[in-house]
Amino acid sequence: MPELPEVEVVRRGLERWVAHRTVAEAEVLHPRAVRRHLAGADDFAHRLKGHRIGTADRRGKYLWLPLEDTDQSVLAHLGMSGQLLVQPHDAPDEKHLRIRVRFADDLRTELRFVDQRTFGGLSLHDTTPDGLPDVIAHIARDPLDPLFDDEAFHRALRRKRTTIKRALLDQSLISGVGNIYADEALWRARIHYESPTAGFTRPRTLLLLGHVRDVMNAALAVGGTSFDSLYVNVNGESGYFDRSLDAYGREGLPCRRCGTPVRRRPWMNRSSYFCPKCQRAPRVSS
DNA sequence: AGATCGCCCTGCTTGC
DNA sequence: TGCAAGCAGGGCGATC
Repeated sequence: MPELPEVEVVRRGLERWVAHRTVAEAEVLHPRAVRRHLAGADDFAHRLKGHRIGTADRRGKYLWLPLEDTDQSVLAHLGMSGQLLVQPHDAPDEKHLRIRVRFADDLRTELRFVDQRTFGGLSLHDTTPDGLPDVIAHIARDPLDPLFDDEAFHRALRRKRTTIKRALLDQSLISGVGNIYADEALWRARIHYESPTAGFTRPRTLLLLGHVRDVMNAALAVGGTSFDSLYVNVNGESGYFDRSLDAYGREGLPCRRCGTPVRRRPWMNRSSYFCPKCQRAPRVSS
C-alpha cells in the first residue's frame, strides 16, 4: 500500500505531468471516491472545470494540487489501494477507475484516480494562508519535512500516556508513518512496539526518528527511480517492499540481526511484527 | 478531553 | 471444488 515515500513519488510525477495544465472536464465514476467532497460529485466536477493546476504539494500521505487563481486545492489521499495515473486518453479504462480528469491541451493524456477498495479519494477544499487545505490542518508535519520539530515531538511523547507504535501512527504527532514503516523503524531502533512513550529519553526519541527517516529515504531511493516515465504510478509493489523489509510480513523468518524467528502479534485490528530478542517487551505493561 | 475501538471496502488467501 | 472466514489497514467518528 502507498506510504509516504510512494506518495512522494506520485507528487513528483504530478509535478512533471500535470502541473500547469488546464482542466477541460472532470468525470466522477464512483461517488465514494469524492465522499470527502461534501457538496457532491457534480459540484466537484463543476469547480475543477476551466482551472489551471498548480504545483503539487504533500504532507504525510496527503497530497494536493492548488487550483491557480482560486483559493482552493484538490486534495488526494490514496488510502490502501489508490493510484493516480497519467494515461493516454485512448487507453482502456482500468477496472477500478473512479475519477477521470481531461485537460484542455493537445498532450493526449489524462489524469485518472483508480482505487480498488475506495479507501482513498479526491476532494476540493479552501487553502489556508500557509498553503494547506483546511481539512488537514490537524495533520502534523512528516519526518521528511525540513520544518519537522524533533524536540517538540520528543516533548509530546513524554507528555502522552501511550505506547510508541500508537504514537508513531498518531497523525497529530507525526504524519506519514503507517503500519509497515512503524514496524521497520522500531525493528531498526530495537524498540518494542508497546514501550510507554512517557519513559522515552531524548537520545531514544532521536534514534527512533533517525531510523524512521532512514527507512523512508531508502524506500524513496528505490521508488523514486521509476517516476521519470509517463506513468504516475503507485501500487505498493515497489522493489523495496519485496526485498528490503526487515520485520513487516516476516513472521517465522529469522531476524536479519540475530536469527530469532520474527513474531507477529494482533494489534489494533492489524499486526505488529517484531524480533522478540532484539526488541524486548517493556517491563511494565498496562 | 484524551484514548480507544469499530467501521468502511474488495480481492486474495486459507481452511474446512 | 466451493464457500466462508480471515486478512490487508488509514482515517474518521462514536464512545467511554
